[in-house]
Parts: sequence; structure tokens; C-alpha cells
Amino acid sequence: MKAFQSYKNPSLAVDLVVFGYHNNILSVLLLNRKEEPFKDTWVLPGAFVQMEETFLHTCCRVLQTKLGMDNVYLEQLYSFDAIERDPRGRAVSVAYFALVNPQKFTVTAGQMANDVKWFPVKKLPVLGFDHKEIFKMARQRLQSKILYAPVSFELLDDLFTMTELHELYECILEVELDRRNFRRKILDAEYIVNTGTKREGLQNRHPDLYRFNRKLSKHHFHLNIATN
Amino acid sequence: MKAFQSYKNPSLAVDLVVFGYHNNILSVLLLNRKEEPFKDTWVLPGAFVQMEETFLHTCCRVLQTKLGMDNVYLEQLYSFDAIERDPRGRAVSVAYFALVNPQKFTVTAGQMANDVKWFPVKKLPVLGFDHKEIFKMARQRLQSKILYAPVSFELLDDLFTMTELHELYECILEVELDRRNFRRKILDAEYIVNTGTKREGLQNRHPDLYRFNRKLSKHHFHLNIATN
DNA sequence: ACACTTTGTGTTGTGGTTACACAAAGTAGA
DNA sequence: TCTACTTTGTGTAACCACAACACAAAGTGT
Repeated sequence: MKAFQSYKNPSLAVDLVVFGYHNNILSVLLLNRKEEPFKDTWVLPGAFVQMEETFLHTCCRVLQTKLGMDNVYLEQLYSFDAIERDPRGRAVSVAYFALVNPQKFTVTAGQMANDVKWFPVKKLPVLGFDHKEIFKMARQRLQSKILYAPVSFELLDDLFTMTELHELYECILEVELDRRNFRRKILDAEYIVNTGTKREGLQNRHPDLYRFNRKLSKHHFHLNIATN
Repeated sequence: MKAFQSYKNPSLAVDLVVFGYHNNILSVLLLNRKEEPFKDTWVLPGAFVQMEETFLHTCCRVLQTKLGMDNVYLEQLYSFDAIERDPRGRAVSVAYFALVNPQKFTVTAGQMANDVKWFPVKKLPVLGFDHKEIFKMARQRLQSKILYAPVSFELLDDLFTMTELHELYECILEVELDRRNFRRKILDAEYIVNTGTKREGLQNRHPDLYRFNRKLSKHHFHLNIATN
């Protein structure tokens, strides 16, 4: 058996769709390229996969060095392989998506970028490479995943109110959900636990504070969204 | 802007989980390696991605040259990146799964393999590399996909009876489904069309023959499998 | 004390699913 | 040809989950 040396291989990169949620707005983290190709254009953060690192390792490297983030939810999305997707030559990209609470971090541009910014998913600029396509798939994946897996909490604070969770779902799914039916579904599924404490402050009646139920039974959870 | 030449990249391969269904048995196509590593061990068919080809192209190359197959359903599954997954060196594998009607092809071993054989998913041999893991994920994906997407027909003949379709679902999902309720669900979803013809032959009452409904509305279809 | 907002809880009607029964169509054997 | 048996097609009743509601409780400000 001989190790492979001989063949030339496509470049291998990881690209990240980092979702953040704040003030009823779902946003994506983009970075402005300093160099060609797509100089001064917004793109998804990413990096080439080193010979001795896993995809997840590459993801963390990007998150830490380029974005100053740490310990976030990551999931592999899809691998993109169009021949012409990178003008510099053949390059394959393994896309991941991340869910982040933007409050926990303040993003700053690394050396490679002019700027790093959160963009509401409703107001995206033109993206370089095939990153629009990658983003679209990530958005869809998030929409379907939130219906059957407890990932929404990654976007919120540890403690949150039912209304906050409810608005998050409406924002991501882009539909209206009956407040009271939503509450029952979430509670029945045992996704969350009432902490007994209440949010004190500005508004009217003080709402209960919940937290994610870590010892979650495999109870199948499915939100049936009516197509009104 | 300069083209990238300098960096060394991991090897990039495609591996295929080819599912076939016949006589109430779901099988996977495996091939017996002629060379190290994993000489004389069963593995998933695969090939290295050439510089100028897409993943799908690589898939078709494998299907045609190694297995003598053509025009089959293909879907990207996941990309596997464990550092030590190939003893020859760093190699990333993009896994695809294929759905095939085994009746349409007779598989023969290509030059690279000792043998090619269908194995019932219930009686798999030991697999080389991390192919057991890839297979498991493919199996799960098939199970969930069949519940909301019309992929099952890829495994059957053009014309089929309701009982055949019903048994296929039970086989893949590994649960019992009420015959009559299954019929109604499938028909309501307009997945299939009654051809008006009947299957003549050996048995008792001659069953209606159906075919897949090609002009299928986006009608959401979801089989709720009870967890008995 | 009152109007108003937000939050927590309960109820009712309906549509879809499950769990059945039964008739129709064919085969095989006496 | 009559009967027993198998498979296939169709219908129905009970039930459950969901959607669409009303209403009470807990705050705020005037």
C-alpha cells in the first residue's frame, strides 16, 4: 500500500452561514473582501481546510480568528462543487451553518477583511462566489430544522420568555402562529422548563422565564404550520 | 488575483450507497477490494474526484464503469472528514446515495474489484474504512425521506400494485402499516395514478396497476408513523 | 378607580387519523 | 358448480390532535 501523493486535488474550503437573532430580526454575518476575486464584495466567512484538520476545526478557526466567536452551534449543510464557482481554479466548498446569540459577541474585522457586519436576511447585499445559493439552502434548512429539533435556543439567551420564543419562530418561519397554541405545543413537547422566576422590568404583566430542557426525551415534536 | 497552486489539499473522493429493493428485501451494493488497504474487504463503491469534474459526474463514472448502471436517482448525503479515515493519507469523502431498481441491471465487477454483490441491509458484512458509518446515515436518510418525498418509485418498476408499494414502505421503515390507511394516504397525496390495467397472473384477485404521478402538486405529504 | 396592554389558562368545534368490518374478485379442490 | 380460502378494494365509526376562540390575571399609566 502506498500513500497518495501523485494526484492533484481540488482546493477544499469551508464556508459558514452564521445566523444571529436580535430584536425580532434574523441576520447573517458577512464579511467584505479585501482582495480579488470579489474585492469589496460581501461574502460568507470561510477558510481553506488544512491537511491535518477536520471541517469543524476549520469552522472554529474561522469563528475565532475572523469573527471572535466561540462555542457556537454548528452543523454541516452541503458541499458545493460547481466547476466554475471560484475564478481562481477548482475549489470545493463544504458549507456549515452556525447559530449564534449576537449579544454574546462583538464582531470585528480580521486582517483579511475590510469589514464584518450583520445583515438582516431580508436585506442582503449582492454576494460573491455562489454564496447566495449557499445562503438560500441554509435558510431553508433552518426553517425546516426548527420544526422538529430544538435548535432555536441557540439563538436566545439562557433565560427567555414565551413571547420571545414565539416571535423567534414567527420570524424564522415567516408565518403567524397562534400565541396560545404555540405555547401548548412547546410545553407539551417538553422543550422548555419554567424556571419559576419572572422577567421584571418595563412592560405590563411580568412574564415567566423559561430555559431549554436539557434532559429532553426523544418525544417527537412537530409543528404543523397551516398554509393560510 | 492569482490562481491557487501552492497549497496541498486533501484527497477528495465520492462514495456511493446504492440501494436496491427486490422480493421484499432492501439491499446495498458492495464491492470487494482487490488491493490494500482493506484488501479482500467489502466497501462502498467510490472514486476520486478529478480536477475538472463535478461530484455527480464522479458518481456517474463509478456507476457506469464499476457497476454498469445508468440513469439512477442520486442525492448528496454528507461529507466525511475524519483525519484517520483512510490509512493512505488525508482523504475527504463526499457520500451520495442512489436508488436503483436491481432488475434493470446486472452488476459485474470492474477491474478494480474482486467482486460486486448486493447485500441485504440486515446482513451486511464488515465494511472497510468508515463505510459502516456512511451506510448508517444513508439508511436513516432514506427512512426519513420516504415519508415526505416521492422517492420510493425509484426502487420499483414503472407499474406496480398497491401491495408492492405498501410492502416497500414497511420494509424500509421497519414498521407495520395498516394496509387500508396506507392506501388512502398515498392516494390522497396523489403520489400515484391508477392505470386502469390489472396485473394478470398467479394469485387471487388481480390487483390494479399504478404508476407514479409525474405532474405531482406540491401537496404536502406526511406519513405519521405511530410508535407502537 | 379606570382604561389599556401583555400574559397565562381553559374550552369548543372540526378535520384528519386509527382501527376496524365487509364486499368483490380470483384460485383451488371436492 | 359449490365451497373454502386468499387477496384486494371500499366504507365507517370512534377518537384524538389541532385551530380558533373567550376570558381571567397581572401589570402599567392617568
